[in-house]
Amino acid sequence: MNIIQLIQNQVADCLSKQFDHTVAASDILVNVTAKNFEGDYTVVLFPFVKALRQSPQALGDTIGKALIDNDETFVSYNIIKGFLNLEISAIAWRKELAKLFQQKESIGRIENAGVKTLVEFSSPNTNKPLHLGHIRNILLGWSCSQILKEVGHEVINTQIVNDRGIAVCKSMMAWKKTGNGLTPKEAGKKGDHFVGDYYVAYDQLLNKEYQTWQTSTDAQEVYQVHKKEEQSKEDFFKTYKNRYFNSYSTLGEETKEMLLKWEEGDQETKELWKTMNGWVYEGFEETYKSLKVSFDQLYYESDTYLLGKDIIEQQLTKGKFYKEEDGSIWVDLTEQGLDKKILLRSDGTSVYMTQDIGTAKQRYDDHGMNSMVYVVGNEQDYHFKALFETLKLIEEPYSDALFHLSYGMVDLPTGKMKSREGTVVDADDLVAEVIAEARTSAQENGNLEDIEETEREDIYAKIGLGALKYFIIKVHPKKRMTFDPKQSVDMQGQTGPYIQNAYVRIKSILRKNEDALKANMDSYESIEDAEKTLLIDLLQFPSVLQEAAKQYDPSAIANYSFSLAKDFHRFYHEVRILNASDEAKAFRLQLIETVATILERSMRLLGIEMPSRM
RNA sequence: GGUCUCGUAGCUCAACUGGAUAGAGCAGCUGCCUUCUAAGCAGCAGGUUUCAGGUUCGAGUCCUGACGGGAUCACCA
Repeated sequence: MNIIQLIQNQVADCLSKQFDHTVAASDILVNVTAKNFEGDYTVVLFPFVKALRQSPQALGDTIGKALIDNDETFVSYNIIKGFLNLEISAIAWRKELAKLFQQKESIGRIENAGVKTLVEFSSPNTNKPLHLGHIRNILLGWSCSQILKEVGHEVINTQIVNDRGIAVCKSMMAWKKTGNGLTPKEAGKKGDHFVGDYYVAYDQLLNKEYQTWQTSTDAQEVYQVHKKEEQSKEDFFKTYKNRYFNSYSTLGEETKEMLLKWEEGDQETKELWKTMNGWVYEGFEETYKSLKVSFDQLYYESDTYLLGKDIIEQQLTKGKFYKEEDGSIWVDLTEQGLDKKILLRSDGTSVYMTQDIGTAKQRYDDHGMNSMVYVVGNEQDYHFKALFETLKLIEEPYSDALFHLSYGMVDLPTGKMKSREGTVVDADDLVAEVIAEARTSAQENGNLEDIEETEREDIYAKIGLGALKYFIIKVHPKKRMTFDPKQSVDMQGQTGPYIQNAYVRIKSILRKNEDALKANMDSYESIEDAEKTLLIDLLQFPSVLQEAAKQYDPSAIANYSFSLAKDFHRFYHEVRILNASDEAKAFRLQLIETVATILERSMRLLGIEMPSRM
């Protein structure tokens, strides 16, 4: 039982005994006392004032006295407006610290919640390298997965790899036409970038062809027929490109043929596809490695895009879905406040929805999970609403525990990232950049000169990645965020390195004092505010973790770690440790070691590693 | 236009299920390194929480309506 629960119980008990008023302990609001007020914890009295027809003062007095009489945890109280502020005794603080110190690694952790959760994230297309948007996705997914593990879920990290379709064929086509059999190795390029280059090359080929076509009589005719009034040629052809690709382009024609061939299982096409996707996967793997994330099982669209049809046919006969005259199959979600959604085209081929239903089922057959989290951008909010309702409708066993971790787009200070305008921030470049920045910074500080090269590089990476990851993960997922490259490599203030630095400072002290941890602190009476603040922070960790897990919100952990680090830095300046009295020293060493552990654990939940020095 | 979502300091972000005088960081200005790592600390300045109503002991938070940004409304994914 933690202090807050203790207070809740005592207050409930008192209300029941003194006023014959029954309240669930958990309904009693207990806060950390606001700054500028005397006390450590605060009971909010307003909710009971009316019901008991007592003045806040009288009510507070009754409760305050009862608490002090009953329990040595409380030493004094004061009442301001409807707030009962309680002061906690030194004995109680020491007990709390002893407990915290003893638990350290397991504070707030749940061993086995008996829940198996599958977390899907990253899920890239295989025609270009990962970019900043993927980084936000990956960090959210990874962190979410770590948090769920921490509260006792068995977690499986997965993706749905979008490895087929017209976009993938575009890269293949361009390579076929212009690649001359070149491989990434020969080109000295990372495989995903190599393939991405051909995706870009394809667009250039298409543009050239399009330009030429625009001068043809065909094109003139199209312009005359389809232009909107007063629309200039230039303007018209800008918007017509997609239709050109579908109806006139020979390159487009060829590419679509390739897609058909792929679907028919044409040997040569499949070979090329396998080879090029292989290059991409090698590249992705490297990026994931540099970001320190990993997956347990991948699902490939090429394997799953045909799944789901059977389920849909089956549910059709059960009457859950319905068939239009043209043969297409739909689900009616109007009762759920949504729309009608198509599940199978009239020609019997599948759509996105078909595949997702099939993949979900496949995953259930593979893993028997009871819940799933999809980390996907908020442009797909509607799709996931529809998917979840559909899965509920057909009574899939996991369907009441589905969550779309929907996150906002990442903007640059200059506006949206646009691949056409080349403003997309590449993931690998970004990682390299933040590490370089950390290196420069560290060299200026000159703290690591006595360490050997490989370890030093390891530390630079931890710091650089710490800065980048923290910058992104601190923002609440659902909020659209601005990514300023300058701010992302900042190492001062509310940043990853600031938190790492708190940890490093603690480690540095502990290295000099390991044996003193066992000393006795029982006679330590004069607990300082800075110490209390840290204890209060530490005691909050379990509820922060719970909340983060419940809301699928890593930013809650990020903000908590910062405030813990901040309170530590202040403590560090205000309080001496090495040359304190024996009992104070013992108390403080246990305190900071616990702080270090919680900092390390919190950051680990965000996918950020702690350096031992910096 | 319908639906969803966001709007907090010059900038980037906080604020637990509604709780006290809305907090941090960056940028700007002032101080603090013979003392446990200055990637740090302390201080100054910066706000009508987009606006208007409502609910109540109490609203940045909930409701209604404006205004502004974004997303989405395909037999695309």
